[in-house]
Amino acid sequence: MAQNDPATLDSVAARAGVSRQTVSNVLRHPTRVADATRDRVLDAIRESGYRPSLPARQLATRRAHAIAVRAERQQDGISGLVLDAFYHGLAEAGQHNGLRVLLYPQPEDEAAEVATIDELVHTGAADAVVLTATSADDERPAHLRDNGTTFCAFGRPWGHDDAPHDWVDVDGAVGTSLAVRHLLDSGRRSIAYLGWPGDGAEPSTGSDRRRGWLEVVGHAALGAPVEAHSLNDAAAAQAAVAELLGRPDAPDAIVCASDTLALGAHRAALAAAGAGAPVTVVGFDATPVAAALGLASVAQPIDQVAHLCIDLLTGRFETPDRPARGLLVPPVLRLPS
Amino acid sequence: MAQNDPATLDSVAARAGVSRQTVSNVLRHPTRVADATRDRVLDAIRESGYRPSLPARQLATRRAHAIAVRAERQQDGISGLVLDAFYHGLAEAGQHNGLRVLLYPQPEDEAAEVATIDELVHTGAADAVVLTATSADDERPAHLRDNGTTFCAFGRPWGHDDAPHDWVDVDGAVGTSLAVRHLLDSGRRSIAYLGWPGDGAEPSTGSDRRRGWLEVVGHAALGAPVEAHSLNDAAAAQAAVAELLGRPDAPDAIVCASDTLALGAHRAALAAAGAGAPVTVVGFDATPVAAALGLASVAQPIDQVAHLCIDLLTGRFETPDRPARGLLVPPVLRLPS
DNA sequence: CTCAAATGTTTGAGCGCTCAAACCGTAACG
DNA sequence: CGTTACGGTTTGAGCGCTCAAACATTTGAG
Repeated sequence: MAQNDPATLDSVAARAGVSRQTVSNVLRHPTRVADATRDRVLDAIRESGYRPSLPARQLATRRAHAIAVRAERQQDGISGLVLDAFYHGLAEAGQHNGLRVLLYPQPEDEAAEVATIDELVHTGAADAVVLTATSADDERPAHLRDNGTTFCAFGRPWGHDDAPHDWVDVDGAVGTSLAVRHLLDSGRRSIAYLGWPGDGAEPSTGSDRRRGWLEVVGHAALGAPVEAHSLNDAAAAQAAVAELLGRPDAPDAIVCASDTLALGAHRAALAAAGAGAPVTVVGFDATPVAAALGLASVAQPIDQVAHLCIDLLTGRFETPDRPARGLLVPPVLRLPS
Repeated sequence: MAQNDPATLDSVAARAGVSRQTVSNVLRHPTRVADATRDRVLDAIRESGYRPSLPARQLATRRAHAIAVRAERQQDGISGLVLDAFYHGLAEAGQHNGLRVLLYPQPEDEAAEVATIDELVHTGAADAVVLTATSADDERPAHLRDNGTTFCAFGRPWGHDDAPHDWVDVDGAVGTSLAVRHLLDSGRRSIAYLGWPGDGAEPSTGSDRRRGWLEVVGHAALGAPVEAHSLNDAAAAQAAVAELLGRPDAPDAIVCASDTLALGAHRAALAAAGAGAPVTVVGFDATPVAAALGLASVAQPIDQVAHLCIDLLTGRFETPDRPARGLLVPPVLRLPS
C-alpha cells in the first residue's frame, strides 16, 4: 500500500498523470476538477496511502487549524468532571471542523497565561483560544482583545456586558429555577438556597444561580426566602446547613450552587434526619457524586457548550469582523435514577 | 516593538547584519556562534519581537514536537478527576521538553482509535501518543507497534509481560497494602476487601489491588480473609457491603478498589452503624469524594506518571532503538484531613 | 468562421525554516 | 612561507503545500 517514502502531492500527481495543483484541488476544491480526473486522482491517493502534510499546509496557509485550551491545574474538586467533558466536546467538535485541540498547562497567573497564549498564537501553533473559568475580574479577555487574539470564552463576561468578545455560558438562573420548580412540584413548601459567599452582590456565577432560585421562590410566595452561604467545601457546607436546619424556619428542601455544597447539605440533612421531616437536596453540575448520593442535580450541557464555542470560533475565522456574540444555553435538571 | 509583518529568520538576520543560518544557530546551537555575534543577534530578535514559526520548523525537521492523548468520552464517573490531573501533568512536562499536547476525541472503538492515531502521526500533527486506560485485551499497543508508532502507555501491559513497549503505571498492590497497614496500625483486626468482579483471576488493575490487600492481610494472620465484589457503582457496592456486614464474620474495616466502591461501602457502613462497631472504609484514587466523606484513600501520583511518560517518550525520540522500559511508581495513602 | 467566455489544468513563486556543504579568514605546524 | 586545521559564517537546496496567474481546451454566441 504505502510506499517507502511517504507519498506527497507530487508523487501522487505523477502517479495519476496530473499536476501537483490538481491533486491539491481534488482535496480542497473538488468542484474545480473534472469528474474523470478526480476519480483518477482519488485512486492514486488511495493506492499510495497519501496523507497531506499538516505542517506544509500550515506554512502555506498561515493557519494552524488548531485551538488551544488550558489544562487546569489540580482542581478544587468535585466538578473536575465537567472539564473532562468539555475537553472531549472540544476535541470532537474540533475534529468535525478540521480543528485540533492543543492543551497548555495553566500558568502561574493571568499575565503569564496571556503570554503563553500569545506564544502559541504567534508561533503558529494555534489560531485561537478557548478561555475557561472566566470571572468578573478576569484580565485575560481584555488583554487578548488588545493582542488581536481570536478567542471564545466559556463563561459570561461578568460585569462587562459590553465586552466585545464571543462567549458561551450556561444559564445558571434557569438551572436553579428548574430545581425549585421540581421541588415545588414534589410538594416541598420551604425551599432554601445554599450558595457561596458574596452571592448577592456582584454579577457572578453564584449570584446568577441564586437569582434563579429567588425568582421562583419569591413568585410562589411561600414566606421569607431562607438562605445560607459557605465556601465550596463539603465540611463548611455541612456546618452551614446544620445551623440552617436548627432554625425555627428550617426548610424542607435546599437548592445548592454546586454538588460540593450539596454533598455537605446532604450530610447535614442526614444527621438531622431524626428531628423533623426529611430535607431534599438538589445539587449543581450533576457530577457522579450527586448521582451516587441519589440527589437531583442541575446538569450543564457541556458538550453543547463546547460545540458552540467551536461554532463561534469557526464563524469568526470566516468573518473576522462580525460583531461579538454571546450564547446562553439552558441546563437541565437531572433526577436521580 | 513588533513590525508590521511578523519577523522571520531573514528579517532578523538583515537587522543583525548576519545570515539567516546564523540566527537559526543562535537559537538552536548557541555554541556554534561567536559571543559578540550572538549578542547582536539576540538584540535583533528582541527588538523585532521575532517568534520562530513552528510549522516551518516542523516542515523542515519532519518533527511535530507534539504528542497526542485521548480526550475521554463521558466518564463513568468519580475518577474523572484523575484524567484532568494527567492532562495537566502532560502539558506541563511537555512544555519543559518542547512538546505540545494534542487532544483527540475518543473514537468508537479501538480500531478506530488506532486509525485516528495513525492519521495524527502521518499527517505530522503528532510524533507520538500516550495511551490511557489500557486493559488486558487492549488491541491498541500491538497495532501501534506494528505501525511503527511511538507511544507510551499509562497502564501496564496486563498479561503481556513481554510487550515491548514503554509504559508507566501505579503500583496498585503497594497502594492497598499501605491501606491495610494503616488500618492495622489503627487497631483494626478484620480487614475486608471490596473489589470488582473477576478480581481474582486474570492480571488486571483489580487483581493487582486485591493482591496488595491479600498479602498483608494474609501475613498478619487474622483469620480467613473476607472479601466482596461489585460493579463500579455506588449502589451495587452498598448492597454488597450491606450483605458483608450482616455476616457473622463481618469486618471492622474495608479496603476498596475505587472511591466509587468506597462511597457505597461508606453508606452501607453508616446504615449498619447502629449494630456493632463502626467500620472504617478506605478508598482508591483519592478523589474529592473520598475527601468529602472523610475517608482515607490511596492517591496515585498522577503528575509523576505524566512526567515519566514524557521522559520515556523524549528518551525514545533520541534513541529510537533502546529497549522498551516499564516504570512502576508507588502511590501514597492520603488520610482525611 | 471568428472571437470571447467558460471550464479545466499547469506553472511559478513563496510560506519560514533546517540541513549539508562550501566558504573564509586566522592560527598552528612543519 | 606553504600547508593543514579549525572556529565561525554563508550559501544552496529543499521540506510539502497553496496561492495567483498563466495556459490550454472546449463551447456558444455573433
